[in-house]
Parts: sequence; C-alpha cells; structure tokens
Amino acid sequence: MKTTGKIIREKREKKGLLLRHISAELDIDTAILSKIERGERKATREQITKLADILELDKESLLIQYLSEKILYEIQDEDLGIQALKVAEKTIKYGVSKNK
Amino acid sequence: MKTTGKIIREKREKKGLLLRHISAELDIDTAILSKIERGERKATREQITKLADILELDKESLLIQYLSEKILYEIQDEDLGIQALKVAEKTIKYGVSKNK
DNA sequence: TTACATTTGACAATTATTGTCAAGTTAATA
DNA sequence: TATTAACTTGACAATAATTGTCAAATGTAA
Repeated sequence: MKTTGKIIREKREKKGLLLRHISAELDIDTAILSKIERGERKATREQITKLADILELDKESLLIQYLSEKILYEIQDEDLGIQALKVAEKTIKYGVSKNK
Repeated sequence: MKTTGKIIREKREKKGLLLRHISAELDIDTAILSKIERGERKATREQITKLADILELDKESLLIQYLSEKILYEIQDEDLGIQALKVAEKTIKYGVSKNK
C-alpha cells in the first residue's frame, strides 16, 4: 500500500536526508516525523505542503493522498463507510449549496 | 438539500415534539439540539443513533447521511476534495490492508 | 565501545469539539 | 399590548482529541 508516510520516507531516503534535517525545517521533533513516516501519527496539512516543497514531491498528489487518508480515518470501522463516501461524492458533484 | 439536521427537525415537528423533549432524552441543552437541527453544530455519532431511535428514523440512512457530512466537512474548501474522495473509495474497495 | 539515527512511550501543550447558561427573538393568544 | 412558551444566539466553560516535547531505549555501522 502506498501511504503518505511511505511516500515521504522513500523520498527522504532517496535524497539522503536525515529525520533531523527535515524535522528542523518543519520545526518539530524528529520523533513526530518518524511517527508520521511510519503512519503512527497524522501530519498537519501545513506539514504536508512543506514536505512537498522540501522533498520536491508533487504537491497535488501528496495532498490528495493525505486527504484521502483523513477521509478514511473518519469512516474507519464504520460499516456504512462506503455508502457514506458515495453520498458525499454525489453531494459534492451535484452542487454544494446547502440552502433551502 | 437534505441534511441530517433537516431530517431530524422535520420528523420531530411531524411528531409534534419539542426541542426540550428530545434534548432531555439526549441529555443536552435545547440550545445544542437547535443548533444541530439548523446545521450550526455537528451531532455526535451517539446522538445520531439515539435520535434515530427516539424519532423512529431509519438508523442506517441517518448514519449514512451523517457520515457523509463528516466527510464533506473534512474536505470543505479543498480544491482536491473530489479527487481525494475517489482515491479513498478506491482504497476502501481495493482492500484496506495497509501492510507492506 | 562509541557514535549517530531512529523509535518508543509517558506526558505536556495546544486546539477543536461539545456543552451550559442567560439573554434575546419570534409567534400565538389572552 | 402583555404574557407566555418555543426557539435562537453568543459568550464562555468543560471535555476530548490532536500535536508536541523529552528522555530513554533500540538498532547499526565503524
């Protein structure tokens, strides 16, 4: 499975950068970045965009992956998750004016 | 637009029940229920299932609606929201083992 | 074994969510 | 119009979730 964390770790290692290099730029402890890369913690949206910049990853792709994980997190262990996803998709396509 | 709040309010009024009747059962202030019905606040998952019981609403349908709103809330004002939804859907269908 | 990178887990700080309360509207009607 | 009951509003308190630090533990290579 491709995950946000794995994408980040892979690219970081490919670039020969250490946790402390990146975490310094993000202004967080290495412990958190370690956890983010291993999927033990979620990054913030801001961290994702910074990481894309620092690691020269495609920002849109990374954000899509990140957001999809946030969505999945919301419906984890919900039997009706898939159906909720479909309703959400229809709603967003339909036109999101919640008036009336 | 059909929303969780509107479904609840409509059914409550159809039953001739007052905010204070329902909010007492939910053990919250009427102010919150009022806000939930008007979409100013989100309900908790527990409140949704209780509301379905109290108002004799179909629990699954109400939960699907509720969850879809939670999802949409996550991606509100995200340009890449729709794409994230699609990725989430694929992931969930594919098989959600995040191993390897 | 020393040195350095990473991981782990307890817990602190911060932020978001959920709630109360009291005062303000609204609408029906005495 | 004055009263009353239902609902709404907004300030703020309580609680819960998230995000962070730190120090010690683990792994790994020289």
